[in-house]
Amino acid sequence: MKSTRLNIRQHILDTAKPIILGKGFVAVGLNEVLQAADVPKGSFYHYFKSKELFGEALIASYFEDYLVEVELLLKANGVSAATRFMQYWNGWLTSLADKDMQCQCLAVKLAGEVSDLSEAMRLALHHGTDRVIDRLAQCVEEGRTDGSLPTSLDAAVCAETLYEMWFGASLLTKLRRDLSALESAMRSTKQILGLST
Amino acid sequence: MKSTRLNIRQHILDTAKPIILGKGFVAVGLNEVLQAADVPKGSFYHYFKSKELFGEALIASYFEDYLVEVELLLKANGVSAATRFMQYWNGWLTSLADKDMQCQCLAVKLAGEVSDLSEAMRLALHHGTDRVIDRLAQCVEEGRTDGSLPTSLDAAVCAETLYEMWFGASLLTKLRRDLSALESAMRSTKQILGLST
DNA sequence: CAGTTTCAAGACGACTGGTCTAATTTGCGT
DNA sequence: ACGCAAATTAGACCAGTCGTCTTGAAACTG
Repeated sequence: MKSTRLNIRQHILDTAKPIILGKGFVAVGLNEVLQAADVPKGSFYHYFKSKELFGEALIASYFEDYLVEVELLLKANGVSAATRFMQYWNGWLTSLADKDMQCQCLAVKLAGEVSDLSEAMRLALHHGTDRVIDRLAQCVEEGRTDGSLPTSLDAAVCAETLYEMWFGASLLTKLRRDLSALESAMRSTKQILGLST
Repeated sequence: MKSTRLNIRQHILDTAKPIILGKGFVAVGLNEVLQAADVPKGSFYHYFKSKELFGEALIASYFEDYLVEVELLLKANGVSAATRFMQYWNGWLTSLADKDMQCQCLAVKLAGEVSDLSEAMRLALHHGTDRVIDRLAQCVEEGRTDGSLPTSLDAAVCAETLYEMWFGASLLTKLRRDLSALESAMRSTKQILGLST
């Protein structure tokens, strides 16, 4: 049945996500994922052509879900764009705080490891991060229009550099196992946006 | 001879650095490193207790060298602190541009992969990045004193967030294989520091 | 020069990796 | 109910992993 096939495929991806988020891509063997998903080893190549393309699908699937979440936080809803924009960063901070500094973002976890290893996975990460940044830039632009953010900002550059900053801060957080890096990022974010602390 | 022992040990580390910078830590086997270094497998465990402690030493050695370079760029030499500070970021940008977007920083490459894998390596990266950020903060403080940077800046937060931003930008650069992420970071850096473009 | 620590050398073990072929199961049309 | 084609699986496969161990050479020490 076609739906079963897709379900199992998605089930493998869903099971793999937290495992790979914890140990990385290379360090995790197919065995571990398939055992956790309760899918026999021989079946793997029925659903994915290779481990690499499996990784690509994992990243694509992750961003599909993530962009829905982002949309939920950023979409116009009567609240000022600046407030919605800050909800995004607040959510980023609290999500790490809640999960014991274990970042839930596959891009943060895998970018360094995978970008030189697999062109397919690199492009999936490239495309996904671009979409997130674009959505953020759109929100900044809305803020310039509704007056909640300074018009002196360049929406694209602002969104991109803030994303870079939080990306880097998340990695430092993994190194430090405390929130200090993210708290600095939060302070600078507000300052760049011209918002009161 | 003691010096030979240290030389070979260092030779292994020096040989391993570009290999691991390219493929990551887990994906590189000891064989590959030792073959490249022309050191027999059996000798390895004379110099390192395990692959993990070898990785720790690699990171420590990297930062030792890197901090010397940083000191060269940032140390007081008659030029304003702001200029020296910008030399650091310019150097970061051109170093990636020259090496075909292949970042030379072990922290950028390994932070995501290694932080959950090995406590020893995590701490080595933690300590190394802290030292870099501290040195940068010192330069910002000098800029506040010599008048080349706004006194409104908090030196520690400024240095930390800029480092985070460039850290993240370097990862995006690996994903994009172009300089756009770093160029955005450069624009925002100047803006944050209140410097003309 | 004797003796002992230091290092070189690589075979080896126990295991895991991703991949593939061959067999089994499933499901559908008739 | 039956046969055939498709979907699914079991398990072998070999290359490669880290780390150990034994043996030999070299070099420092007394």
